[in-house]
Amino acid sequence: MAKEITSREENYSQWYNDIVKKAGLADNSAVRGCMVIKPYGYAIWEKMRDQLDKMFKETGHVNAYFPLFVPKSLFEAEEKNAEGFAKECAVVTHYRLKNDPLQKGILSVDPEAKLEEELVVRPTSEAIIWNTYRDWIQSYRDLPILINQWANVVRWEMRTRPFLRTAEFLWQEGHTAHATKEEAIREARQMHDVYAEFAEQFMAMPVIKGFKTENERFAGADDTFTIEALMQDGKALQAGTSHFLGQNFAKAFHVTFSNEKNENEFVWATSWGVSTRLIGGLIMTHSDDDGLVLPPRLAPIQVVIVPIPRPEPLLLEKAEQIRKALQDQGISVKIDVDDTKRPGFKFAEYEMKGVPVRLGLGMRDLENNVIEVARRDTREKASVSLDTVVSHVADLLEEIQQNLFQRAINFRNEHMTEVNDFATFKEVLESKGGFLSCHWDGTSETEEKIKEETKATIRCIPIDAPEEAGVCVYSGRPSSRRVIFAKAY
RNA sequence: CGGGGCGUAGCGCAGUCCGGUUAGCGCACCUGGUUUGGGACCAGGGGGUCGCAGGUUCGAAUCCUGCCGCCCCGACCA
Repeated sequence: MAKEITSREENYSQWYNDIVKKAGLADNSAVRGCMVIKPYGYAIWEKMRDQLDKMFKETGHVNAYFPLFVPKSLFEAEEKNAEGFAKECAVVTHYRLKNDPLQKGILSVDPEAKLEEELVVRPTSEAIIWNTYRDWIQSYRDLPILINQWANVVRWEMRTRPFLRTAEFLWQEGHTAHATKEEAIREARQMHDVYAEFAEQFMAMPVIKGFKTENERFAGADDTFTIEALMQDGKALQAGTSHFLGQNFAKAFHVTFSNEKNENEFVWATSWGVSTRLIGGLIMTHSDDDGLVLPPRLAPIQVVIVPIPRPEPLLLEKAEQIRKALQDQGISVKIDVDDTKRPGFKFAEYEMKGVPVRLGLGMRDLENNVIEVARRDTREKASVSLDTVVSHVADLLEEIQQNLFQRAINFRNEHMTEVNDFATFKEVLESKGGFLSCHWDGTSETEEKIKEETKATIRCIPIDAPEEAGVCVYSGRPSSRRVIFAKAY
């Protein structure tokens, strides 16, 4: 069998790139740092989007759309946020091209068409949204505002990687406005929970829920809640964040409301987002050296039926029966009717693309009233009676979903190490990586020093971390709970 | 943005050091035939701004200059 994917052991980065390419998820584009998301990759994103959108609606949110461009003066209004993003903003300065007077067929920027005020291409939309909310909010009766938008954003990254970090990416950003601090905090935590549930139940990707230290917090937030996942190379991936923004944006954009006592108060805010980065996390959580492995709940094709050795009427007729029956159970099925490729080739292709279940149907099977059922996660094959195949496959998809999740949990647990001294810290980080659970003295200085010396950062302070007396792994000063360190993407 | 590597057909590469027929090979593609339960075989065929732009030369994929892009490592990054 021709191996087309670099093994993880040989070169993890190359393995990742190979999967993206060979599974048909994305291509590089003519634009530096920007990728083309291909139909199969986009189909995964659509599945994620549809499910998240449903969960957002169930928690009372509605969708809207705000502009791509943010006038610079608005962008800089909330100082910390503007500062945080300043170094990676694309800026529009002109609005017209003209024919170059010297070179035929060449367009150049028309110096006459310089914008009075530059437009920042949104790296996130707090500024434009809060500037709008000012007009929408007068009274406590106008609150809460629970809006989400599906959009693209641009962050001019120095070094990009498909899905994990691209100059332009797709995401959703929720922006909510509340009358009280308590309600806003509840909202931020609720969406944090939604993200964790989505990651675990749909992506089968276990996450640690926690909050960020001041250093790692979103610029402009009072508190950032995060879900942190662990990739197969032992590095952590921040998979989603939900921010309690306090009154920072309300103050910057003068958004106030009259409360029931007719007193003016600043509005409380949250924002929360997940992006196409999740696809990178999905890849690095489950896939293997034979290609992509997808959890059934997010697989664009859940079941593929391959007629063996070739699509013949009798086989296709039976396949179509099975497809209909599975479809009635809400399962997406593709019948491969391509007669220019042989079964072995197709098997390898669908394994590359991570299709969870493959059904192989030949004349011999038909005679014996059976069908071959192959599962992608364990590579096991079984012969199953045609009478029971539909319920068998439905159960199997669920089993695969659970197995992938359990496997990922096991991996995560094996790579969660409690460490109590700095020598061990460094040694564990180098030898097996993963999450290091340690005491930390709570100071930025210690956090910075550990980062300088080891490249590891505090991924989060787990929400459920128990109170436990101890001493800081670096400084030896007292600490009351453990935090999670790791090298991160 | 720094160090290293690479850019020749859709993909993977040889040719570049040392300039010289019509630029090759494997896979893929097209046609015909034989095959067919894990990436089939035979025969024939099509497909190239040699990353881009200048320069040197009788002659450039090959030498020189500049630029662009991609990959790996680092710095940077909520």
